[in-house]
Amino acid sequence: MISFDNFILESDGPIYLQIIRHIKQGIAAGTMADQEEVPSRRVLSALLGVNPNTIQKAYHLLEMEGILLSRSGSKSCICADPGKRRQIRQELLQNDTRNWVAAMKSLKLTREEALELAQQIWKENDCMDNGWRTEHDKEKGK
Amino acid sequence: MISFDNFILESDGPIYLQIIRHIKQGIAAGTMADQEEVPSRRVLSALLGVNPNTIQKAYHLLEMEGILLSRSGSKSCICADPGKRRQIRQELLQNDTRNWVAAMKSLKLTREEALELAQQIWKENDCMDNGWRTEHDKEKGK
Amino acid sequence: MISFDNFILESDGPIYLQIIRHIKQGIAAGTMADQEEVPSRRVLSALLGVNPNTIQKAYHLLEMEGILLSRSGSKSCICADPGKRRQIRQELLQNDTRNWVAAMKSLKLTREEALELAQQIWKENDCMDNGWRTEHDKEKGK
Amino acid sequence: MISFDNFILESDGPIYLQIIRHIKQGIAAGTMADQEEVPSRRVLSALLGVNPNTIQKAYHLLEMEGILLSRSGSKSCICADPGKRRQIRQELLQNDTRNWVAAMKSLKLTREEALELAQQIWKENDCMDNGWRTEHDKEKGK
DNA sequence: GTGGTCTAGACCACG
DNA sequence: GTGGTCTAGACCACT
Repeated sequence: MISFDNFILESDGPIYLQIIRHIKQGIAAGTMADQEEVPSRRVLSALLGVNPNTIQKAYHLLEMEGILLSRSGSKSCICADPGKRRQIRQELLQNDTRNWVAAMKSLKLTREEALELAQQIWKENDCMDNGWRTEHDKEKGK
Repeated sequence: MISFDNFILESDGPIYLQIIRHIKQGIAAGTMADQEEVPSRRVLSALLGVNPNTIQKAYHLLEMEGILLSRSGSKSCICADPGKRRQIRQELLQNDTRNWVAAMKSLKLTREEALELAQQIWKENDCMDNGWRTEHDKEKGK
Repeated sequence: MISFDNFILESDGPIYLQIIRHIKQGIAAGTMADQEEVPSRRVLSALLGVNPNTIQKAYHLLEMEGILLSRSGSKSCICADPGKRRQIRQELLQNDTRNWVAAMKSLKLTREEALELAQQIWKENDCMDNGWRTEHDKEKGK
Repeated sequence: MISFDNFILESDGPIYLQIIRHIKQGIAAGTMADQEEVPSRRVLSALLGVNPNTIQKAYHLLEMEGILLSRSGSKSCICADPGKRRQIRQELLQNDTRNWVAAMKSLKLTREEALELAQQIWKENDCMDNGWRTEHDKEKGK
């Protein structure tokens, strides 16, 4: 089953778009396999603390894009062959990076400064991950 | 006077937030000097083709943050001492880069792959700028 | 046994109401006799291609109205004495005709125009029936 | 302005379909002129005691059918040239009458019986209208 | 239990 | 004030 463990609701955009984004990221990252089941509307809505209808909207749009397959009464499942998977991945990579580059340029950073900053943040992020994992392990070890 | 030339309305977020973002970017980039006047509500609304109320909302929020100073009867102006300017810049840089790093990591890219991709997009973006500028110059040259 | 041959699922209303309507029409038209057995839940669900629960719901409501009698272990059967039969018939006739008259009046038709239109449609419908029956007979004749 | 005075919410179908039906009837009957304004979402929702969103849905579907024209910030208005008006009228007349004829036939009425019944109900309905009008006139006369 | 739809209320951008 | 969208809760048909 697909994991929504490290999914946290942000406050800036519509919730259903955040859900779509998370699923697309999962597909692009290989975390979500083809033909894999997704949580039902009710389960996911309870998990995220939002309305079932919001999940419904996200799933419906994914179905429109041909990424999800829903049959009434049965569980819905991911529907992403390797080709579509690659396409989604490229789309996400390009968009995010383009936006970041545009932002950095509008702040008048040189390419070197921007890459330097990115490296620094990347390391911080690594530490945070390790920190969390360590914390988490300690807790589990109890 | 502050420039809104290369400001283009995106479709994804609220317009007043896009305007706030643009002004903050201008301050952080040094394009907008301290005590510099901003366009009046009416002028800017005409320039961007949006409703005066939307501009009003953006300016009001900037005022709340202490970034804009409105004196009744007079023009509003930027109110950003070097300290605040640096703070805004850091805030924008950190946020954007953190988001990008998080996105790249969630797509399972290594640091090297991500930086490589960023460089590539950066170059593409350079070309586009040059292309556009050239086109633009030609047109102005007419 | 009661016939569901010329019963076709419409898309506009709840299915269980369509089933109730069909049975009431059968009773009112004299097609379904008193004490006649109705198809079991399983058989009818298979026949109509709908869920047994939906049939169950329709039968249950008919039971509430005293039109159907279910004895556990035995088959359910119609329970409509001549009085009830007349009542159902009147109810259906009145409702449908009242609705039609109201619709025609709201479209500003005179009584003559409405009756004329009704005659015309009636004839068309006759032709269709004959056409279908002929087709059907041919097919059965094979 | 279009009138919703004699519009009463029925309980059987979706509300938004009832609203669509009422507006189409108005157009077909000539009660609602071309380019005439319809009540705003808020006004009509308050009038009918339903949610603005329900009205929104009805209006949106009418817009999809090309019957309504909505401009943001401005009032919406009917958009029905004589051709479309006739088409809507035919559609309503045919559908309603076909349904009624089918219902009468399924109840085993002959054409003569059905038309006789229709005439009778029509007269009752006339009386009711007159009765109501009389009541109403009395009240206004006070 | 599943997916799908209808209604409800709040918010946003706009004239 | 206008129209448009997002989220919320309840109901229906179905496995």
